[in-house]
Amino acid sequence: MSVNLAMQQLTDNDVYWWRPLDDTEPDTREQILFAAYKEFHLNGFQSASLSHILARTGVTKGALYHHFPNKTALGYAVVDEVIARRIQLSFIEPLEHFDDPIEGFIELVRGAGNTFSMTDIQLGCPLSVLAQEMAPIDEGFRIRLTAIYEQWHSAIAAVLSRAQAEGRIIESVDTEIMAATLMSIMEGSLSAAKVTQSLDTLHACGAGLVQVLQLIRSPAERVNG
Amino acid sequence: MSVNLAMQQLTDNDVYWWRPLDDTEPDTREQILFAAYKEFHLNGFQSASLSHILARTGVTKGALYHHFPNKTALGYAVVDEVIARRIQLSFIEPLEHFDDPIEGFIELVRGAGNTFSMTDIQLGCPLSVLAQEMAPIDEGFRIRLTAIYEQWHSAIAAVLSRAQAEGRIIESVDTEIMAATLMSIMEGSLSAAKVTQSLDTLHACGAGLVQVLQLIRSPAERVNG
DNA sequence: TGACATTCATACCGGTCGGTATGTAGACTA
DNA sequence: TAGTCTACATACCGACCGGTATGAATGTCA
Repeated sequence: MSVNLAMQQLTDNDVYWWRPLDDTEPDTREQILFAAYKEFHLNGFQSASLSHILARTGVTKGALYHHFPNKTALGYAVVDEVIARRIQLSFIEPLEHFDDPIEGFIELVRGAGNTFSMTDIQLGCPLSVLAQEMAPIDEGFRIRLTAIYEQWHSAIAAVLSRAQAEGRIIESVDTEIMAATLMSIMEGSLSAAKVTQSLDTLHACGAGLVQVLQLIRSPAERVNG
Repeated sequence: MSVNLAMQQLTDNDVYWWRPLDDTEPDTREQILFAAYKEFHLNGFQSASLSHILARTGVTKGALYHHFPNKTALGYAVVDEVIARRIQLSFIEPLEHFDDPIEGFIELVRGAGNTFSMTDIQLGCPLSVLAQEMAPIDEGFRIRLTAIYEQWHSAIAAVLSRAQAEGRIIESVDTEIMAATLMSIMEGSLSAAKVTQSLDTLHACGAGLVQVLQLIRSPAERVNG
């Protein structure tokens, strides 16, 4: 396979999803975990190669199998300890600090449009990559990934409900359903941009998301379009 | 890997995406093509095994390599001759027969909610499966899959533009962007349902799509909510 | 009837995979 | 100091992968 991406010799700071969350010195186990996370993100779980992970870290196979019983367990650990944590920190917790959820969402979308590089778009969301590949074929992955999605969904629904109670969102909107729809748009937008490999696609999809948000706004709130 | 899906011994009629489009007798090449299509859909391209394809069809390796120079060429042929054709027939052409595009879309969404089985949801859209996996790492796949997406997008945009010209959709909607948004919702909905493996998720997402469609409708048209 | 191309069938190859068995250096403990 | 446990390192294994070399039918046409 002519691997476009892996040829680029990416560093962690080139990729939004790979930026370190803290600057503590990682021990061997965490080195393996993070390298595996990147390998799974690049190649998916099944096509990921343990040899690549070892080569990238300089860690040996003995060390890997000392810390993880097999490849699947390594995959589970990546979901539990890397992906879940990053989603929580970067996408769920910020929701709770919104004053006006609509404005907050719009800011978040605009922010994503600016921070994502071409490489980020090519790679796509690591949660989505693993979910689409592994959910249908491995129950252990599925329950873990579903749990993350549901946390995210209920956080968005809660924010929307609060906004609706404050009269910022029109009454006819079902907040549970709208939360699912907003997530679908975000996921679908990233997927579309990944295929076309264009920032324009992402911006267009972002504009569409903003438009939907404007549409569910209460008329009294629609001061600035 | 504990493969939930492949254990079920699926027949072509169990899966929406695998239903034969015509009842002509397939020659060897078409047998290989269709078996490969199903294998790629189940396992993705990279994890797909030529041996599985051969075992499923009873065709031998000599036959396969007589008709296709290598695995990648087989993948391209599946996209060009199977996937593109099915998307065209099942999702693009019906758009043009809509009298009222909004009503048509709602019908289409409701129809999808009814025709898809659990197995269909677990498998996900074959176009999406290949696109998400292969677009970032193989240019040949990317241009083919992008072409399909763009045909689909422009078909939806055309329908929306027509509807807007007829006064059925509010003026503030940008039809190109809204077409991308509708596709994102559909793609995102199928992805979400694939992860959670629940028909409820799909129905909720479908309801959200209907809600968005109602929102972009001209006030004069909103007779039945 | 003979020459040639098409359409497969069979056997085999090197490479990579996930996984395992065994050894060892250093820290800790009795 | 001897024993024990942790944290690796090295070497090796069988299975499976995509791909190839070769040959055997079968049809086509001069």
